[in-house]
Amino acid sequence: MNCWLFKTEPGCFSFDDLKNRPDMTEHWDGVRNFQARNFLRDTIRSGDRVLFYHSSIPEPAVVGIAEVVRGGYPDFTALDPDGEHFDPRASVSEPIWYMVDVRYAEPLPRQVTLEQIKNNPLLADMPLVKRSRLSIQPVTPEEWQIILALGGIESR
DNA sequence: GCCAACGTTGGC
DNA sequence: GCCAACGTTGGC
Repeated sequence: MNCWLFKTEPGCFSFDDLKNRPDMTEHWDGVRNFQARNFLRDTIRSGDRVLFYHSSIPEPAVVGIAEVVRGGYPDFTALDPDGEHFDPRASVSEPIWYMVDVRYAEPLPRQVTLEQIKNNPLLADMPLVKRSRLSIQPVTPEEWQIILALGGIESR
């Protein structure tokens, strides 16, 4: 079981939006970055756990936990010429882009802000701190425990 | 809204 | 394969 951090702008799709989905489940589609694509395609599997991060807001923060319920498979939104994620280079046989499905798990009793994460030396190696633009990031078990503890969840 | 960081594209 | 131009992300 691996741990990840997924970023989203809450104005576009928020943790509450995920909670309000049928089955609390949604496709994580539209990722158009090769490094993030490689994680989606090759590494992220059903059962993996996800820190749900809200970006591009006054106080960016991890707000909750989600679970991967389907591992990487072709992102069909790249094939829809009317969709905003269309990529003319993609095809059924060469999908290029991949997505996973995630399900709402639980909110953090206290959100963990980017400021808190930056101020914690034990979290200094997180891509969130070093390469903030990557939208799908691996999280180590140690980082996972620390962030959950900061968020008010003791151990799991 | 600004701008730094950085990923992508395309000419050569 | 280099690198300049360009576009996007995301913190501030």
